Amino acid sequence: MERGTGYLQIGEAASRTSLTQRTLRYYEELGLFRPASRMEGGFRLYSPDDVERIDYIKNLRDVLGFSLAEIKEMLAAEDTRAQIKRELHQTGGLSREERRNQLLKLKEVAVGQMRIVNEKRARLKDMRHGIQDRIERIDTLLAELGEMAGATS
Amino acid sequence: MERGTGYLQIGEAASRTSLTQRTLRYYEELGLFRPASRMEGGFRLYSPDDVERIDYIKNLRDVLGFSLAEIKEMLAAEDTRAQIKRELHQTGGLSREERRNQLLKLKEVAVGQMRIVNEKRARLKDMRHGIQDRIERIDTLLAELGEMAGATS
DNA sequence: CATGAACCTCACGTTAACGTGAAACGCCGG
DNA sequence: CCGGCGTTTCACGTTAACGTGAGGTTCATG
Repeated sequence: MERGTGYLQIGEAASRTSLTQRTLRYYEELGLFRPASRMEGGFRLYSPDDVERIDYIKNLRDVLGFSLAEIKEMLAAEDTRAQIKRELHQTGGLSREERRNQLLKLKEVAVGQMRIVNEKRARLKDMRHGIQDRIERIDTLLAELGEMAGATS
Repeated sequence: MERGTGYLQIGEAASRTSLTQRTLRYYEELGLFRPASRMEGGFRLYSPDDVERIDYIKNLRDVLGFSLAEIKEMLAAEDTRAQIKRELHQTGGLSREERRNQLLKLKEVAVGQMRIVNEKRARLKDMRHGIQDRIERIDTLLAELGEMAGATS
């Protein structure tokens, strides 16, 4: 039984995300997420946040069609944002200029993603129509076939 | 200059579809479309319909994320529908039962595509929100940075 | 403490989807 | 009729994204 912590071993994490264990290890190797924490003996443990991030990666891959390399860049940018947020009110670290530039770059990434999403939605809309038309044409043919019942023997 | 026919050689066809010549030949080799017609000396000629079909293939690949193998199956089913339509009122060929079964199978394919399209649209919608939130959070951080102007030197 | 299931790390294999020449041939303007 | 650019067919190369053992370790349970 699971402990109350909500942490998962790789087997459960894999089946929850519908990925394989190999894929999870591969993504970790590529640096798509910070190496999962480990148990005493070396077994990986995935936090709920880890699982959520993995789902996000899956979406970027399957829905938006990004390569893992592209995803890595985006996530790195995302992590930079979180980093900046944490450090925002501390002195030290980066200068305001540097922070601003990073944030602007980050916004570019997000806006780019939004653009891609919108394009994809538009093309999906077109395809919906095309498919709907095809279904109707098929139904028409089926109806015609039905009306022919008893005709040519 | 192009002849009035609207037929294109592979170079033009490639740039119109934003694919490479190699990719067009590869798709033909895989049987994604009927071998393009040829000029006397063997140069391929693409009709407007060919180009349209190639665009359709691109959409299935890029927007819906199907593999070329899956696309081939779908298109084969599509072609079957057209075939059935042409033969519908002729005697000979397939029996009503066979035609009906093919049409039903075909409809399944189309309905399956529709399902995928809808799923993808839903997930895109979710991502839109996520991205929008991120953009707003970035803007917030940018604003905070702005307000800090002059503070810590 | 034994045992079986789940996990670990290599490391090589596989597949799809093309890329990249090489060598030859076709097309067309001068 | 010739020069150059576009096109042809092999055929091997490449890359991303994993799959698939092998051989060993760890965890939980009786």
